[in-house]
Amino acid sequence: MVTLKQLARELNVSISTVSKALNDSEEIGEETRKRVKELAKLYNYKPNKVALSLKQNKTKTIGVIIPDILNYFLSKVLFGIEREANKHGYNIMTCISNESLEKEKESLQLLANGSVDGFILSIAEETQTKNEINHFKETIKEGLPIVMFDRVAHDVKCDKVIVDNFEATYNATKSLIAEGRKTIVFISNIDNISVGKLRERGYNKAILEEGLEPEVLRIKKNEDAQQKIKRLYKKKDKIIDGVVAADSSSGVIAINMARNFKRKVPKDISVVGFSSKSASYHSVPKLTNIRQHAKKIGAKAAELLINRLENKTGNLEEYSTKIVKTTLVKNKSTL
Amino acid sequence: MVTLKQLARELNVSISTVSKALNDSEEIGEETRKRVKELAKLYNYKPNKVALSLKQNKTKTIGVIIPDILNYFLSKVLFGIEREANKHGYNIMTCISNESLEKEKESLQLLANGSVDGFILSIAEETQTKNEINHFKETIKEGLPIVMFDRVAHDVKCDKVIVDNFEATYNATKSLIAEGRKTIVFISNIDNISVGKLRERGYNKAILEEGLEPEVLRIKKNEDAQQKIKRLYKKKDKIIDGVVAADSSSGVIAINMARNFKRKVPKDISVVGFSSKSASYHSVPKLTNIRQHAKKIGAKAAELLINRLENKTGNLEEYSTKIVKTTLVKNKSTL
DNA sequence: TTGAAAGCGCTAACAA
DNA sequence: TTGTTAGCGCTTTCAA
Repeated sequence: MVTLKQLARELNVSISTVSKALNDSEEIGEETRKRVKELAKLYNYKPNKVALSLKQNKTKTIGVIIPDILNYFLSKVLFGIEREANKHGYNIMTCISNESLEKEKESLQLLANGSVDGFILSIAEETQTKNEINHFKETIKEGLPIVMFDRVAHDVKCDKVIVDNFEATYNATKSLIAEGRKTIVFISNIDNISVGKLRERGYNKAILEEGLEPEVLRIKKNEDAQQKIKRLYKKKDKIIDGVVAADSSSGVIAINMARNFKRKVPKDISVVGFSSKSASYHSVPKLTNIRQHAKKIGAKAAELLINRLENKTGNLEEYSTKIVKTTLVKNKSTL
Repeated sequence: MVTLKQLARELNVSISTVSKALNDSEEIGEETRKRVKELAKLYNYKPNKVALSLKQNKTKTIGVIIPDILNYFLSKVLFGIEREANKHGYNIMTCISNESLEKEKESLQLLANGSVDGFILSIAEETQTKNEINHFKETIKEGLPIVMFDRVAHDVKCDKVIVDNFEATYNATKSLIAEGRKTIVFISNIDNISVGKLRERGYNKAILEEGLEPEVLRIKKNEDAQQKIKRLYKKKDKIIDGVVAADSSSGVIAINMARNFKRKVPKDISVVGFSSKSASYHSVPKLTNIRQHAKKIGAKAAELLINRLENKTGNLEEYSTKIVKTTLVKNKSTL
């Protein structure tokens, strides 16, 4: 990389002249400015980002800590963050906590050494089960703002972007009931994280309000989802006519598996799940899905953080929680 | 963040003493070393990464440019990169080119300002169709090494990690033929990128070798995959008994849609596709899939780059191309 | 054993 | 209009 020094030497002027010329300072004469710019272009000069960061004490970089990059929703949020950040001249450093508290702590520590100006993160599963929040508080105390999304810790003072999980499943369940469904099962492979719990509660409330009986099928990490859902359908004591899935794959599998039992979707059974557009194509008929607007969540999180970093927030002691509402997209897996 | 200067002042020693003490220099006396370290710990001192980068002229950061973060395979490669990079003390800055040449160029330019020590990337679709490679060459000329994976440009001199796409579909098609299948269709929604073309060629070779007739169904970005596959099955002139899918969703849809035509999988029709384990669960029966070992690809790419950055490569003028072999995982969508 | 000083690349206050 | 200088936080050479 060519530096100001090299340009200065070649032009027989001082370093600061070159710097000012390139920054279009009024101080520098027309002629010199032109000469400098030409040489800079010729050598494809780019100001050294590291030197700028050191000088200005900010990196224009956001640390993003994500629990699972293979989760479609989380990836899409990451996409939203990246786009919004770029728009404002920020880059992102991504760490994957892999649902581990230890890795989450490490990542936070590692990047809190001047590498980034702030963090956007969603909390790891282990962190949520152990209910650890000190590492977040420490980071904030060190002067690095955090924005949490989706899986948030309510006891940490920071900006947050969340989804209306409770309302989403409450409404979805209600809509199945409105179709005349009586035996509606809730299927979840995320019952150990905050988001999953909220979704279950929304379902429960809707079911109990109608005097129906709740039934929850929990699928663990290493279990075969197809087998578990198959067994659910096999039970003779009651015939399931509705499924609310807390995650994207359970809904898809529930539809595709129903046909093995000669149960027509949506004639005999309705299915609704949280999923992206593309995952909804994996079932025939396509899954009626609750869309979370992941990209928007990411963009909002980035916006909140950048506003704070650039002091565009009103009161710095005031933290906001933005709720991004889900949308129920009807496909052919419901009536 | 607390700095060496602050520690030095508080301890009434010089900055360099503090620096040396913290770096366990032999020069510094036992006593002083202990005092320094204690205070550093108390204040949770962390060396400023930006200052170190400037001083040492390396950032320990890798720029990763990925065409599409919502692609499961690419996300998984990213995961592999991140893990391997972390293991060696590197962080990653992620840019998403979104399949756009312009964005790819921008990202490369943007990070080639001292932000990163080198790049790992997979080429954007637009870049491949327009066959642009100058921006890569420029970057390399500026002293920033590149490692390409999956979608690579053969005319750029750099390390590469690729998949045996041709052999994978060739073998998969052969295995369907060995099952006795005669009317095997190749379905692809990625026929415009290098990888997709290679896969199609592998299929073609196997089909032609057996004197069968190739048939290719191409699905464009905005087309409804379910509709197109439905129409394929509807054609009366020939009854399809085998599907080789170039991507992960086409295979899943092909299985789930077959049942609409009362065609049993795998009795009447066999399906094989490129997919991850989790996507293979989206069809009943599960999709027999060609696994690409994405995480390994990412790890290998990171390893190649880091070796080069740290001069652990033998000859710096010598570039290697590593082929990561696919594995055919048999599930119940084939005999 | 400790400290002073230079320098990484840049900006900006101040001097000329 | 241009140049000198200091300083961002750190390491390292050289001097004390």
